[in-house]
Amino acid sequence: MPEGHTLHRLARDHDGLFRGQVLRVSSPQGRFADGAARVDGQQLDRVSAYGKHLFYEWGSGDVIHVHLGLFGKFFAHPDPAPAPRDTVRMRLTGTAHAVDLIGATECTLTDPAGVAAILARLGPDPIRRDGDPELAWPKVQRRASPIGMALMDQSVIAGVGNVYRAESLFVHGIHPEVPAREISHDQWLGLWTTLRTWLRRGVRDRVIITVPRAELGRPRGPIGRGEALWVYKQERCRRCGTPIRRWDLGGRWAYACETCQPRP
DNA sequence: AAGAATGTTATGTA
DNA sequence: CTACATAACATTCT
Repeated sequence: MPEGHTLHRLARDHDGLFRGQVLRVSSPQGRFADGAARVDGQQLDRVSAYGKHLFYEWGSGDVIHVHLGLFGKFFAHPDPAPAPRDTVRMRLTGTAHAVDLIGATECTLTDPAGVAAILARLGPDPIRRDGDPELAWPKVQRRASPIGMALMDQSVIAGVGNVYRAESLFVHGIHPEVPAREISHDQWLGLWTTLRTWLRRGVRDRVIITVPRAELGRPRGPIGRGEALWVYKQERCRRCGTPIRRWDLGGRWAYACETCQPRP
């Protein structure tokens, strides 16, 4: 489910809801991260996101590292929260709200050194102010493998997932199989700028929208998940009508309009 | 009820 | 060291 904007959204929500509160952190059946009892009753100092990683920083100096993987989710409960279902990995209980974490691939106790180690293997994150496309550029330039793989490689650029990959390559007219090293510097900066804009907008909207409302013919009203995309999970290209090709690229589905994005 | 889904990592082979 | 394939793992929804 999550791409980078979702994690930044969650960090903002949870930081706002729980910052400075003394929390009860628990889970049924002892399924919670090893050593998590250490943060039970601690104050939550800060919640931050980098790429698709979430960090819950506690007054004790402990950090809980969360990665949602493909289908991790948080459920918010107003007070009084129901009993957690048995797949809940973590429940944050504040004064008036609780949130339950489900399905995460990673939910572990670490510390600032552990956080640094994780950040060290991530590329720049376009959402962040300090994100720098030039840090990623040498890696892109060196790769013979497809640009569609480089965009999903979190050590090249952090926060991009399958939807943003498909959509950003489409709007720049780049076929996903173009070797990364054949991307021009201008194209790279263009992709970066597009991704930065979309990811930041996604934090606000809580949904990925890549097709402008004018193009959609929907000047107002809410836009649902997957309703405003150019090629991802689409039958036909929204621009030219060509059937969208879908194929496996690095273990994930790639989507492209091979008229708008000519094959290399 | 099988299979898909807005991921990542470890491991094996070339 | 790079490239690529495969498997493992997390859970819910249709």
